[in-house]
Amino acid sequence: MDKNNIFDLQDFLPYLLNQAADASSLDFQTYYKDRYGMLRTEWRVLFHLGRYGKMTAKEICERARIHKTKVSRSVAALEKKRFLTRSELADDRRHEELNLTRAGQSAYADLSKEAARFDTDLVSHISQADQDVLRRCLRQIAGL
Amino acid sequence: MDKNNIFDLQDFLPYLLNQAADASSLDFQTYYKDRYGMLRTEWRVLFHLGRYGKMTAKEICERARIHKTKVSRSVAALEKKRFLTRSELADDRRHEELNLTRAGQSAYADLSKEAARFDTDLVSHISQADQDVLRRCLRQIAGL
DNA sequence: AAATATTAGTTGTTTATGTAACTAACAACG
DNA sequence: CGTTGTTAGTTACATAAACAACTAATATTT
Repeated sequence: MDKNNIFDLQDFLPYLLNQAADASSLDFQTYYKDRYGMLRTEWRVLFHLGRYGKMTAKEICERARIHKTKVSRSVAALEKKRFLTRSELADDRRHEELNLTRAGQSAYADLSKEAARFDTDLVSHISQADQDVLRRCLRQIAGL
Repeated sequence: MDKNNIFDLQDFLPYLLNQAADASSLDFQTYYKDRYGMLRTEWRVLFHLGRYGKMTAKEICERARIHKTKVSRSVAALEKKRFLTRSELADDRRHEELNLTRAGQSAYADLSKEAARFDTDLVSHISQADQDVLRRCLRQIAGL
């Protein structure tokens, strides 16, 4: 917002954030889509299971802040790709524990390696100090 | 990415950016949706016309980096709401100049005021220095 | 000028998302 | 117990987005 009180779109944080999010996601999105036929939510679910170990759909919803219908569909898709298996818990048959298969683990390993590479590229023109500020601000705004 | 080379999702910039973008857009989205029945692209198109004056759909596509089909449908929706009018240019009848109506200008004025308010709230817990770094980094990543 | 290529914008079709309604399993309360 | 409430997850329907194919106008080529 400049001195004359004219608000500029490029100063509007949600706009900037969305543009940056879109731009930063593009290449990686292409990677997991072309290579594994995965959608964004599927990649996130896979990531959570690979990184944090077996868990239920509910836990993924909470940790990743994804709506349960999206998780449900992603789990179904990942199961169809044979990247994970489900097993009902004996003590409460409403829950089902999700586990990555060998293939799922291998996809996770590949994708997280790629993700790290993309991440490095993204910030390669930004000083370490600025990166720290950036991530801190983003976490604050995201409420993480 | 920690010392053991285990990549964490919360360090992945595209993830952080998307989470922050979603979180930051939510309230404002509700505002223009409830108040004017507008979608995100419609708000952006309206904003461009209000802020930068009359232009063609093509110019909006380029400035806002929105695909022409989305712009086309948004323009149609805004026209239906009587927020803008179109007029073919005499020298090239493929172009049509888009102009906000009185009602469109008034919606723009209200929305940009609200946007400024939301923006202020968003960064209220972030120091001015950090805000500067944040916006600069975001522009860099967005390629703006 | 006729044929071809570009450009601005629209429409149609497929795919993904959001919301609400649903099922099945369990919990709590009378 | 049995009614009511809650929870995990799925399904159905409505809405929005992505992509390709299209129309109409102009530019370019021969």
